[in-house]
Amino acid sequence: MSTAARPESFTRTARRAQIVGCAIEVIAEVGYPQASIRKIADRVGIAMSAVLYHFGSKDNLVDAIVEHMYRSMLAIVVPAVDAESTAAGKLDAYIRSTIGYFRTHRVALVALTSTATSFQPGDGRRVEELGLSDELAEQLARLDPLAILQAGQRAGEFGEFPAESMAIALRGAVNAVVEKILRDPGYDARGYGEDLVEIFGRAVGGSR
Amino acid sequence: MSTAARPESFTRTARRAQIVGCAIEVIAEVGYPQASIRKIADRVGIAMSAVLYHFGSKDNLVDAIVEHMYRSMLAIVVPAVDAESTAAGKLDAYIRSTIGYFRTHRVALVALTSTATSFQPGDGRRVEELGLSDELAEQLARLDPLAILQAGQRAGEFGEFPAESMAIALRGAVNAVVEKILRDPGYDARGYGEDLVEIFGRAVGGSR
Amino acid sequence: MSTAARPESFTRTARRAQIVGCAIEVIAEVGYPQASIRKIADRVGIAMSAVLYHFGSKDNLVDAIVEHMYRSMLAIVVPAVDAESTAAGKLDAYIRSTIGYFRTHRVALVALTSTATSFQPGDGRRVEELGLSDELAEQLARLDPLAILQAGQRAGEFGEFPAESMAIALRGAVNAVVEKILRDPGYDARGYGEDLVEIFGRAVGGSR
Amino acid sequence: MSTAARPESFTRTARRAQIVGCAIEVIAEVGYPQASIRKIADRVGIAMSAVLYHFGSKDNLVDAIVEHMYRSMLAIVVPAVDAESTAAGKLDAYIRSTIGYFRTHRVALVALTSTATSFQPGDGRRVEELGLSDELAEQLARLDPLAILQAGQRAGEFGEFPAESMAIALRGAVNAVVEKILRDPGYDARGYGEDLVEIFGRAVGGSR
DNA sequence: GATGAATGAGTGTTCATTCAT
DNA sequence: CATGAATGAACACTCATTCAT
Repeated sequence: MSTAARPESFTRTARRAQIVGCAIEVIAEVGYPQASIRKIADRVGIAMSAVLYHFGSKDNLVDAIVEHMYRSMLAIVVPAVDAESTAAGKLDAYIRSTIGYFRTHRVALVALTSTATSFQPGDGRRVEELGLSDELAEQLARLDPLAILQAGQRAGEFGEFPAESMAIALRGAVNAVVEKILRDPGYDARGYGEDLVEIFGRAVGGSR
Repeated sequence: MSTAARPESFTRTARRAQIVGCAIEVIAEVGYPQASIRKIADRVGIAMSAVLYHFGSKDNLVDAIVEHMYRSMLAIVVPAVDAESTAAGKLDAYIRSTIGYFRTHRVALVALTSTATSFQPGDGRRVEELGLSDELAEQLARLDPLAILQAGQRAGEFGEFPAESMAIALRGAVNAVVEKILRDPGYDARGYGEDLVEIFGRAVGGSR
Repeated sequence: MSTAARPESFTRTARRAQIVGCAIEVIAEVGYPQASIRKIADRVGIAMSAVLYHFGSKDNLVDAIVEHMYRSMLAIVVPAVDAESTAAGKLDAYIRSTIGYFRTHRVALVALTSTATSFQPGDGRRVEELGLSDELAEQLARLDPLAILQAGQRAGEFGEFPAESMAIALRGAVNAVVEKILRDPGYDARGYGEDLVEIFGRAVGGSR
Repeated sequence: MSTAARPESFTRTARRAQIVGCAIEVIAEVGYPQASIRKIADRVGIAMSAVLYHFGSKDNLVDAIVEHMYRSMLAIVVPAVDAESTAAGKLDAYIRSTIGYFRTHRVALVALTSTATSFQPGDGRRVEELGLSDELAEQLARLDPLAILQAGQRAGEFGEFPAESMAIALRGAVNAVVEKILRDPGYDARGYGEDLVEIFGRAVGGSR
């Protein structure tokens, strides 16, 4: 009677996932401000009030969406970085896996971008704090390349450079591909990734 | 006859500029989706319908806003780049003046960011094409560092590297400071600019 | 057969009483219009649909609430009046016991007031007719002081006065304390009751 | 061009008055909770959004309604009371004019009753404080018979009695006629008023 | 005996736009 | 040159009710 996973939970979870998925699609297509609950419900094929039944409010739905997108990104990048043992390996893995995620998740990307810059929550919270449980926030910190750069410098693997600025530049350079991908779906993002590996591999100097 | 060539009286021009200025402020404060014509008109101190009298529609107002912001950026970056004669000088000038513009135009920056990602025009046009006369588009092309990089390579000033990828990475690294500035108004953007000059100066290799 | 005469199991009756009690609390706290079935169910700790399972509709629930409150009032006032043998005694008992009920049932009072003036049943019935079985209506008639006044006049206990108007005035004066109690929980309602006994004792004139 | 009464003001004021009037009718008919802005607008014959254009929110509309009703009551009762010079005269005038107002303003009465007990404003304000400018609140204080009773006692016109309780009882007795009127439109409220004049005339004792 | 899922009607409110003046 | 009035469409959200389980 009280097994860990109650059967009711499945229906609930599936519907929520379905709604989140459709919401991401709709946001990607028409932009967050135009992505009304009604349009999202229409895409799922249920009544608008059913969406609110499951999430209570649009803010909560956005929470779920943001969490979903962060988790899907984490699921790709973190294992890739962890699989490497050297700082240089981790750096390359960070660049390749992040851009890989961007390549394979165009829709989610558009949605996240639009949501992040348009969303204004009812309470005073920032977008970055939405739907971020402590556990999730902790994992997200691992996506910051600054840690990798500093570890590489401490280990003597990398040369000398302003680590913080380098991290910001790196993130900017990596994220810049999003805009390119969105504008030109045929863009060779993988090639850009390899170029970045080369460029930043040299910039951090180091072993060789 | 009277529509095509309007006398462009002084009052008219002044009012339009005043409205655009207030609109930028309002968008920066509450975000584009919440920036209604009424709020903008309230800030100017005129009736809501007066705004539409001057611009015809909200889309046209957005056109004017985007154009205004691009022009103000051009007015700073283009002369700075043109003042230099070498490719290396132009590259440094591009980085420093762009980041300089970001530092001194926080409000416009917030507004542009919010507008760009939230705005969905009535017709099918993209945001990037809004309010861009041919003459303006031509000038904007000069903001792309790709031209500088290629010129430097042709002149033998720079070494060998994938110019297109380098340009994208550079733009991404430069633009990354916006996010930083917006989140932390006290951030040392100028220092970051100098770091970028160093990092990318090395990356393009060359003269040294 | 099974609808008309339900077994009225203990569980059933207890649950209904529990729901009515919670509904009264919720109505008193947030007002009838804001007292949704969901909020009532939340307070009981059961599902919203369980409330409807027990009462069929919100109108029926209101029926039960009104009946409950009338019965609790009858249980106090009727015995007190019946315990007196003279008209003067009954009059005093009516005043004192009614105000006594008001003093000790503030929450029920707020709820009844809010419900009575806000509720608009689906069918055309008036609020006063809700949940009033014939048997209950008959008993409620005994709460009208008019009968006491007329009996007193017939018995020569009271002097001459327009009995109907005096009854209305008396009910109004007694009920007026509700407003006072609700606004100022510390109000000395008992003292007001004694003053009323004095005032109306004189007004009906009579024996002395 | 700048005469005291601008012509625009007239249209505005007339529309607002029209809306308030219709709102009172609708509230009286279906009760405050069911009196939606849409129903009110339908009765006026304008779009729902036009109501909000004039009042901004439902709360503001309620403000205007309550103020309107209080003012119409003041306009009748205050002059009547002021016209008398003795406390006894003022007391009689208070009773007669208040009941007179009730007789001639049945609809407004139902509306006020329903609104007062159902309305829960967005902010924390009480119903009694809605739409009450200081000036209005000051005038409303003059509707409390307590002042008349106390003045009469000080002047030696009235005998001895608990003035506060007598005032509450008097208000209750006067207000009780509302319920009677609403239930039975043919009820002789004027006769009830005369009875009250007699009953309370004796109760305050005094001169004769 | 009770529940979770879902619904459709209805709520107050915001908005860009039109139009007579 | 500018305004106030008005509108209709859209929005997020609440609610009592239904129904299969």
